[in-house]
Amino acid sequence: MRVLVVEDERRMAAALQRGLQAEGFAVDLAHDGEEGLHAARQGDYDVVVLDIMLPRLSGYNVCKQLRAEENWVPILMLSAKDGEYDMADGLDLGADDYLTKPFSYVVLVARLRALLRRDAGRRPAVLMAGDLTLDPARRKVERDGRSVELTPREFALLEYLMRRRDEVVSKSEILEHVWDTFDTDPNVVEVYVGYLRRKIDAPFGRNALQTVRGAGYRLAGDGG
Amino acid sequence: MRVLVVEDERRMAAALQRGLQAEGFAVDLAHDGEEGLHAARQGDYDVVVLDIMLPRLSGYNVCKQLRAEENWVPILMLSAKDGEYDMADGLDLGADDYLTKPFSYVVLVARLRALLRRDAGRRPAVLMAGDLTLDPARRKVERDGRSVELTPREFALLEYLMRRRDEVVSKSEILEHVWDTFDTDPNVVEVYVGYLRRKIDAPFGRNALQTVRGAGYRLAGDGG
DNA sequence: CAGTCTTCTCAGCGTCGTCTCAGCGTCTTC
DNA sequence: GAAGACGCTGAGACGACGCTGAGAAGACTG
Repeated sequence: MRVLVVEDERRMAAALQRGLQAEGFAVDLAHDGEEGLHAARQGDYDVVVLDIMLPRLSGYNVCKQLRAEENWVPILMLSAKDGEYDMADGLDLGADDYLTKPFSYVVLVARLRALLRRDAGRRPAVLMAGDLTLDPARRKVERDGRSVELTPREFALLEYLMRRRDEVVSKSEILEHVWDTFDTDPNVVEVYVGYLRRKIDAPFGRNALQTVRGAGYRLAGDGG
Repeated sequence: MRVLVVEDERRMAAALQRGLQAEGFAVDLAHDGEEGLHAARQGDYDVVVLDIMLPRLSGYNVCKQLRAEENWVPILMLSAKDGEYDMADGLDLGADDYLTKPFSYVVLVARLRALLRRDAGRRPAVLMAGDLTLDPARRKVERDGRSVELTPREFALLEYLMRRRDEVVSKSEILEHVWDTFDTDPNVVEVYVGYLRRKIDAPFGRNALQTVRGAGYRLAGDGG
């Protein structure tokens, strides 16, 4: 297992390197943001440990940049600050986990192993179907690079359909997962499918949200 | 997105429910370990939030039990204690993430979304008979790589025949399984077999759907 | 407290799917 | 070879299904 540690404090970096090597990891070091970004792009690491406070380029920006480049290597962020918004920001930027200093090796190693177990990374943060993308963390939907505004219910419906893309999903399944009821008039689903189509299909001349008469709806994986 | 929250402290549970519902999740509550285990087995939740300290059956054991039953629903564990060993133990038992109280909604929601990001990755097998394929989940039928459009009844009939391919299936069996009745005029089966043949056999010059006079029908495993 | 946004219900309408029926061909039996 | 059983098919009636616009009720905002 190859780990990249991006950390500017020499003593901290060296300690991490020693500790992780003792656990059987192969460890590379980078000492500022740009170096870290470069290394992460090159080497295929199984996981990256990324400090937030870095010279030249902050950990935030390294993470953001990597994700923008469709690089889904698992990232564990480290922060000196204990503010919760740091964490939330970090996770929203596409980090997979977050740890505040001071932390113990036991915890760090447990988290690293958990990240590695999760399926060796490469699980895109965003859901995609052709040129249609949905980012659950940021609550953003884009088509053709253009942002699309959705209400909460519309978003939840689209998210559910995209998670099961290419599958035919019945109205009762949709009611159960998106509305949390099962004895509601299924017409509400039809209405919301209509709303979605007017926002994500019609303006683009596409047909991603397909009706399968008598069975339900299917979100075409190729975007229709 | 359906969430099961297993938490015994009433006020905490109610607060979580309100908070998560505000984020658009559908929330069910369980108030002790056994109830939680039961609920997790029944309902198909997208993620489970599991307190460790629970009456009757600890969160540890609920998690352990579920994993032993090959139930891989994503689990986020909550603990009042801040001990590092709790976390390592929890992750080793098969939990997917871990949070210590007190925590903020922002963090909890971010973690939940991170968990949901991973693919649920389930895929029931496609049924095959020669070059004829039927995918129950996607509700797609293909022959020779060309897609074939079927109505719900036609689809159900073909699916039933393909599940029993090479067997001779009587009309009364078909009525019972596809129409869910047994005192209907069997002619309707003949009519629908005719419809199917026009869609999956005739255009391809094949003969997969064979009549066994006096006995029923057989779907040839080699596609006819 | 007015204005906006969101959710949901309802009724109308066009379309599609289902099923019945009657006629006809074919196979089996005597 | 005649008669009846069996299976296939086209036509058409009927109902179910899905879509939509209008609008009411509630939540949120300034």
